[in-house]
Amino acid sequence: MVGSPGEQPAVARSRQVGRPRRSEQALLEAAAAVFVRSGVDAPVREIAAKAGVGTGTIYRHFPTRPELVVAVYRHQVESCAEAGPRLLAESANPEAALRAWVDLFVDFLVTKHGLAGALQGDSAGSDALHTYFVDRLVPVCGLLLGAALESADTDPSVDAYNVLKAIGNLCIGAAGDARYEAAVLVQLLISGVLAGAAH
Amino acid sequence: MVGSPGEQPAVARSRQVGRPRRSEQALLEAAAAVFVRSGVDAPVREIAAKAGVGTGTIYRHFPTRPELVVAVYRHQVESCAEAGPRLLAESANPEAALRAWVDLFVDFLVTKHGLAGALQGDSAGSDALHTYFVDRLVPVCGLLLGAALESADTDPSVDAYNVLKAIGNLCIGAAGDARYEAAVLVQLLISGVLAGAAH
DNA sequence: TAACTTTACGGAACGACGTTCCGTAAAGCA
DNA sequence: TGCTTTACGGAACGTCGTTCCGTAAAGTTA
Repeated sequence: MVGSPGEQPAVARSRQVGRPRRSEQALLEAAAAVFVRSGVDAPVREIAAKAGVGTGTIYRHFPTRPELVVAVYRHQVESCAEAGPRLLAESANPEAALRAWVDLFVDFLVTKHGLAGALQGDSAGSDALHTYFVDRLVPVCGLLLGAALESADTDPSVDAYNVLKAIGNLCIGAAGDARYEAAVLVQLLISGVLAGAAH
Repeated sequence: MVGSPGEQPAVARSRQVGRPRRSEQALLEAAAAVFVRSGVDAPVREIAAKAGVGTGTIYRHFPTRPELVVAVYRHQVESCAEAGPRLLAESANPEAALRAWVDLFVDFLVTKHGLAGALQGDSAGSDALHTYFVDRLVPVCGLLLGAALESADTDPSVDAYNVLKAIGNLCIGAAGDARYEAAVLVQLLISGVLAGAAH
């Protein structure tokens, strides 16, 4: 290498030697399976065991636990985000679109045990999960919310970030508490938001 | 004692020998101070250190961490509970009473960093914190909610348990996120509940 | 006062967690 | 056939809640 003409930049040369990387896809599938069985808070060791892999391998692909969670649910978050504009176009009115989208989001959060709780992000500001959800979904929520508010001729009392975080919070602990009806409460919150009356 | 006439039941004889118990009050004050500085999630070791005590002593008085938290905030929960009927009597109308009480509760939860989050109770059904809050505050919430609904001539769409838990959830992560306005969101939820329209 | 008993004490120890680290062996290159 | 590079598994680390245990202080009895 020393004697060769240095055409190719050193940075482009990577992953040429050594074992092939275990496909991230296999890890993600194992993680998804464990999340279904044991919830999103399942230990990393359990995921590693399910994938037939050491914990180090998990961390080499996903440097931190939240990043693994993000990766597992990225597709579903994406499709939830994409559903927003579509619902707005297809629905009878903006409010119906907003309510349908919110139902979609709630169902997603409640189905994945513990996901809503994991959204908070620890004290540090660098929680990948929280950041990703906010970045991807706040604009969608804002689109639908803005349309619904305009259609209702109501001044906004809170912004899309607040609404999204509120929905996430309302879904915490919904699975595993049969008396708690997250979906209804979220719709009631939307009613309040569209009424524009914080009092 | 063996030769004495056995008037007093054996069960009444306790705490006669040995060191005096460290006053629980001192432990509670140390815990409260640490909770203010480091949040409700502060490690038990930190509380023990602040109280100048071993961790064992903490656990002898409060068998589990949530029970310590309950003990620390019992007074404030109590006064929040007592405020309910008083507000109902003093306010111009039931809705105003409900909204004032809810503000009280929200302020309480948001002020104590992490308390709202701790309310969830882990997967096991035996979380002292959750149980205590529910037992003490659901009836109060029910009283105010019932009066407000009746006054608004609205059919209830959710029960007091749902409303209380929803409020608790909405307050999660409120401290430490300046953009998130828990109090406003809670009032909007109340608006939706009193409107009786889950859609 | 001098044993003896009872009890709360402090802090080491345990198990579970997220995360980091390192010796090893497989895969490509010469 | 060796050498280099790399991902690998899993031991090790630091932190948490909780449990355990040897010790010493306080009360009781002689």
